[in-house]
Amino acid sequence: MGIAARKAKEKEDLKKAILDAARELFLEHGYDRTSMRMIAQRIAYSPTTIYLYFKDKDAIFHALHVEAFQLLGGRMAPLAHVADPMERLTAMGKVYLEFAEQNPGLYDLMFIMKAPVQALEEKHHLWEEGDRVFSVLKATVEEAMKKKLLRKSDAEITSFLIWSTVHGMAALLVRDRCFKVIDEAKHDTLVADSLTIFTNWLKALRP
Amino acid sequence: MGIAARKAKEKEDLKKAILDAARELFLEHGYDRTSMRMIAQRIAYSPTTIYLYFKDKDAIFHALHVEAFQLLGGRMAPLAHVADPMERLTAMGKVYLEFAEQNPGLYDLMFIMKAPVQALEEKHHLWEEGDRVFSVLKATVEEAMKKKLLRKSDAEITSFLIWSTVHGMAALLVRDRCFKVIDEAKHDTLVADSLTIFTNWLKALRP
DNA sequence: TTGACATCTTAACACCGTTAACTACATTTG
DNA sequence: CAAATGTAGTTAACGGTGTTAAGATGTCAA
Repeated sequence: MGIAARKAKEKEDLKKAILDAARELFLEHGYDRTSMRMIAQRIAYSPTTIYLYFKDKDAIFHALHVEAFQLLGGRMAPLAHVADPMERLTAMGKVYLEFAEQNPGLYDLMFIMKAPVQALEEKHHLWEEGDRVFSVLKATVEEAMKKKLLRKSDAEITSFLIWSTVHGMAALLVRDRCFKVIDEAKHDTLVADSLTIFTNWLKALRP
Repeated sequence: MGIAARKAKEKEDLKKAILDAARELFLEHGYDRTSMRMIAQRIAYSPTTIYLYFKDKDAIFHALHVEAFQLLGGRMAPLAHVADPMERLTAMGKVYLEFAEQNPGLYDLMFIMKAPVQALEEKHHLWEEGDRVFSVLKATVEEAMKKKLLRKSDAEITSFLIWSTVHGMAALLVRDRCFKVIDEAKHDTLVADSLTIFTNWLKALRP
């Protein structure tokens, strides 16, 4: 079974090479300016070969989107050890926003662009990657409410509200809407300072 | 001067017709699937004629983006008469989110898409439309803080935080990220309920 | 040895945004 | 009045795009 295994590995390698090329081009030039032909040229294959490994362009970006979620997941994982749910929540916010600031392209792919979620639109109208992250948030919020560290309300809606707040910052940043209206002297610390105010609010609301 | 005036009006009319066609096509099919050729066909002119009225495709969408800001501005204007700055703030949030829910395409154009802000990228790195809306928010926040109706902090950063929160909700909605992780029974009232929780928080934080 | 299969390529289709060159027509100027 | 200028719109083309159909090439099993 050695030969078959080697062939399977070669297939897997090429698939990975396609994703590597696509990722590099995307992070440098963005989605629109990354063409199938450019990806093909970078891996020295014909453009149509890519279609033997991915259904279409959106499928490639969905794969990158899954990859990006694994990266974020890896940064979130250590926070599971933070005992206090309220501290864990603020730490999650910090990690989330640092990820967005350090990887604006990937953040775009995960939470803003339509292409990656349109790829699975037809299959199941389920967004597994996002669901997993949101579940962790929701569990933390529930725990914090149960321990009376956070103002009680519907946990799911409250989680959505918290997610919206950090996503809002990240999205305004990534899509270039905030440095155009905010005093330049504050740019460097804007996101961190906003998050600090927000977490202070949450703590001050302790019932 | 009658003839010149008529000609000027005709030019203005054609410009408007281009924008009308572009708006309709955009709201139905989105930015990518709205081509210059489609716009041209709808107004029964040659595609290249459009370039006599707009520099390029992005310029058209920047014009639509300005238009959209005027629409939102029109809905915000009546709120200037609300005396209590805290009430005004919550009313602004409500109007903002209702606008986003009722006009997801326009909201996208205003606060998410890159094309319209890239259009003026070169000119001045100034975003007049966004700046105006943000200034109103900031003034309200300042007033609320001054009257001790809102927890004191840096007004600009706090304004950014509040904007981020409502923008986050709108963006997750418009880019189809929230109904995929939220219980279906809550879809209808999710945004309104989140906003209610948020405004309750703000009020509870009164110093 | 032959047929089947997997893998990859070439050629093509139907689009895209955008520019250059050209045609009418109106207006102003000599 | 004729010629020059300017205006408004066109056709044709360039160099790209995602994607598909058909063909080539080599590897394996019968």
